[in-house]
Amino acid sequence: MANEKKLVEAITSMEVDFAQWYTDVVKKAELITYSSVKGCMIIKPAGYAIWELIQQQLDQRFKETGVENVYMPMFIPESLLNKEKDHVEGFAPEVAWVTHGGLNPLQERLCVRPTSETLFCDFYKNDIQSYRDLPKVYNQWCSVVRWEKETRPFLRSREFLWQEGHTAHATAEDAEDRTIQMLNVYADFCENVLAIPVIKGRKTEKEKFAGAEATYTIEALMHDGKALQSGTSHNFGDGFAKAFEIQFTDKDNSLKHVHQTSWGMSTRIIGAIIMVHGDNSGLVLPPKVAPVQIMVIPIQQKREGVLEKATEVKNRLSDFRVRLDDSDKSPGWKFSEQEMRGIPIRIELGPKDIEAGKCVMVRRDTGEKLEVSLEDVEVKAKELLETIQEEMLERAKNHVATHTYEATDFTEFEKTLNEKPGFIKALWCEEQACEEEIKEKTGATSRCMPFDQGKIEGKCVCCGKPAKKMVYWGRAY
RNA sequence: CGGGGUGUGGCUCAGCUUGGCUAGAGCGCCUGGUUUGGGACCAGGAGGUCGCAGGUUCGAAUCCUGUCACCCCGACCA
Repeated sequence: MANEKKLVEAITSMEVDFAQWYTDVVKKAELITYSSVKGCMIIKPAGYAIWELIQQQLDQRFKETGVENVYMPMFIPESLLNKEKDHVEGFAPEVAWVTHGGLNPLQERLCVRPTSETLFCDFYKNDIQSYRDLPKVYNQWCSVVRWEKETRPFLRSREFLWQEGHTAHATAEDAEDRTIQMLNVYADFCENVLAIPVIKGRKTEKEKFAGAEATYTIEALMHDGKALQSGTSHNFGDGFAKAFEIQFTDKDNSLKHVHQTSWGMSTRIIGAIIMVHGDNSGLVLPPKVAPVQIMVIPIQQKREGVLEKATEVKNRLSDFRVRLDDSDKSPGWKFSEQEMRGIPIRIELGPKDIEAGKCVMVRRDTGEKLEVSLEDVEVKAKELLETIQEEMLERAKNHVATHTYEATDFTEFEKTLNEKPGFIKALWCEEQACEEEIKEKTGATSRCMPFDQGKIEGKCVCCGKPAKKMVYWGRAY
């Protein structure tokens, strides 16, 4: 019991040490455990089930836009990786290499994919001949490997799960449209499924993807005021097509290069769910991605009729992801456990309730307790899950709104950043030198140039020259 | 890759400064019983070559060297 109390105390220290709170929640909610390979994590059932719900709902949204799923090999020959200059420079420092097949050295070493642009390009090169073959709108669900030095569960691991979409189009306009379309899919998914509001915008030249013409991003704000890049969508123009010679014959009988895009979202988003919604008692899951939405907890379960009634309630809620905790643990233990795991609703049912023909429904997000007639449990549970989903988004939106600041000069910028962690909206001259100076002096990076730029009237927050862009800045994960 | 910290049964840790009996505690686990509205209790039981490799010593969890892993803070990335 002593150590359980200690853990609860550790979690209570959320405000004191957010990083420690995060790792405590991840472990205590049994989302992952560490493996014997540095930086690689074992995703346990409670964690993987969240990912499966993310996959299902994201995949459905993809398919509504015409996406088809494929699977590419996990190995990339070195010569293939090297074909696009910017791309290889961006990824080379962190790729893992396979040098042997069995006991024999390979003639050409193979890299374990850090991302699959080059594989898709090599494939498209032969698969696309005519404008009739376009567009190609493919996606794959897989894991990729990046040999990171510092790692954290979900936020940065050496192997992580994600999806990567790779498309090829006949025109630059089609590619740009697809890039923006997928960014919107991500933003919609984050808000309506994960209850995480995001800022949509474009990355600066400095922050964009290696090999991309333009990178668009959705940026979310964590509880501690740090930003998290939560999904990206890249427009490659015809850069990769030229490097890989992906050409097609157009309607006018001329040979043209395709225009490509790629877009991805990873298990990192689970880190965002934890850091946006979690509280002192642990994880708080939005109902739409909660592997268990309702936990029925019987009180005095050995009393005649209690378990039967609890089972009956559970069965009546079979439209939802519902479980009955009939273990031998005490009710208090079960309550804490349910809270730690972020289960949105718990239903308490004991002899007193049964006698009165009711049960107690408790919201994980607010702790609010409601007495509900047993006849109404299905209707009330449905309503309550919807309410929780909506109000979690509202609270998160409110957090972003109250943690987004503006700064017009450097002193104000620095002061705000240090005193009030969050997004800072500030004007910028579009010179990389200023962006670098800000990063060097404050640790803040440009998160994105939001689509909604408003009127640009004023001076660069760094150098004071006339500004060209409005930028969201912040410290980031 | 720099700075700091930690490695002792499944988990959290004590012991290390000043080397010395059979390496401890709580939790968890197993058996039986009593309990149950915010992390219940009693009785009995199983479980550890002290991260790994060298070295010093009559003797190392403890001292020295190396190495690996994990955590935190910075620089790079999803």
